[in-house]
Amino acid sequence: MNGRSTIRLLLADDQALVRGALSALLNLEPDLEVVVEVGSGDAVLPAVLEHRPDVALLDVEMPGLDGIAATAEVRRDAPDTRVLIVTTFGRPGYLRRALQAGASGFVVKDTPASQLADAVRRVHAGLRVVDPALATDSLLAGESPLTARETEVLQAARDGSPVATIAARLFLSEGTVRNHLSSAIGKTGAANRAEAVLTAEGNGWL
Amino acid sequence: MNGRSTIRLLLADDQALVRGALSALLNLEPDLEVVVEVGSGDAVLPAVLEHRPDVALLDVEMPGLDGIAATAEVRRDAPDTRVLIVTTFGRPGYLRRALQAGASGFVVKDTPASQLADAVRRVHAGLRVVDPALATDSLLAGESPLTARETEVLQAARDGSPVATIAARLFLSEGTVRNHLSSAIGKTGAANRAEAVLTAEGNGWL
DNA sequence: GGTGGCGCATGACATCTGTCATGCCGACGT
DNA sequence: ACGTCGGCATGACAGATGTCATGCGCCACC
Repeated sequence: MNGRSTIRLLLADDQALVRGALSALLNLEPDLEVVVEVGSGDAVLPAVLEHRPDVALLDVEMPGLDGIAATAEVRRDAPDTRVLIVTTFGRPGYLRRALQAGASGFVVKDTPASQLADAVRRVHAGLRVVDPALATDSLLAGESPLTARETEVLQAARDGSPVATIAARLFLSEGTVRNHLSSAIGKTGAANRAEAVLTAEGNGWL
Repeated sequence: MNGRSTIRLLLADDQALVRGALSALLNLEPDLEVVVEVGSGDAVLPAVLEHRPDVALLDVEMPGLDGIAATAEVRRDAPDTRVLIVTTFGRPGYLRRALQAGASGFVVKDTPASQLADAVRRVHAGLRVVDPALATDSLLAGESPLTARETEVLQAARDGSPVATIAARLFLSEGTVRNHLSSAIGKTGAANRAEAVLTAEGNGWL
């Protein structure tokens, strides 16, 4: 690619301290070089286009675009840059959505630090890197059983808003909102609106 | 203290990747040295007693003991070790409780990486390090207005359990649980049980 | 061209939630 | 000793929530 055998990296994470620390960690490796750091999802694509890194390390939880959406953008406009997702939460749905968006790898933040550099090298070599434990979880949890509307309604219910507020926000009748919620509660196996939100979040369905 | 002018550090964070990365970052500084890393709150005190670091960097969110409780332990049994809290969430209540527990500093994870080493040095020199923006928030939000029971009941309501479940878990009558919840809802200015949980969490009252 | 899934809506019903008044008890402060 | 506050409880009430049956229109699939 560029400097013969050094792998050029983009690093995206909203927490400056973590970003700087990861940068320090990766720069210790002689064959790796962080060429650009960004702190929001919106900044990823422009930075990729400008610096053309070999591998982009993206956090999922970011302001603006999340890491998954940023992945899709990068794959579309800069297919030479491979994407490695690094995230706090090992939610099954995240993995599936990340891979569908075109990510080459998926690493959770409690894997040992020593393995990160290897993951980067493997991704750069064209291999897939996926946490094995997470992969089985992902298969077990499967795709979201929720329809688009149900997902939307559940999202609007996350902050504890009453039905009336949700209905107004989505321009639906209150009865319809209750129907969607009831259906979502049934599908998640919850007893409750709040529980349904929690299990859906835990599975990465929101 | 030990190696003349090098500051010896303990690093506690449950995410191995972040822990390793912070370690790399801090070890870049010639006057800092990470002598021990742990991944849970319970492991902090034994590690401190064994290695006697000058400064302990603790995350708040950890399995077992959280960073605040670990701080109190360290202050009690190893008063020579100063504590710097490093956390993801800038919740006002966290700051107050951390300082009450005897922490010398409090840094959120989206401060620039370059300032962390300085924070460590200042703490080691006996100074206090506090995010100024967070300090004002903390004053505004003040202490938790919730009574012990109300707090307990709200905690039990976090997962969306219905009143009956909460009552059974705390050995209370359903009516009493509803009273405590109603009171907590009033004090938090929420319209709702779920909202009350969210604002209480946001303020670090749980 | 029928069938099924989804979105939307309404109405009715049972249950859960939040509020309020009231009362009892123990702890604490004056 | 008295008042206040917190914890606990009960009962009653209004309003929010969850469930169900039913109906309509749309679209995709066979």
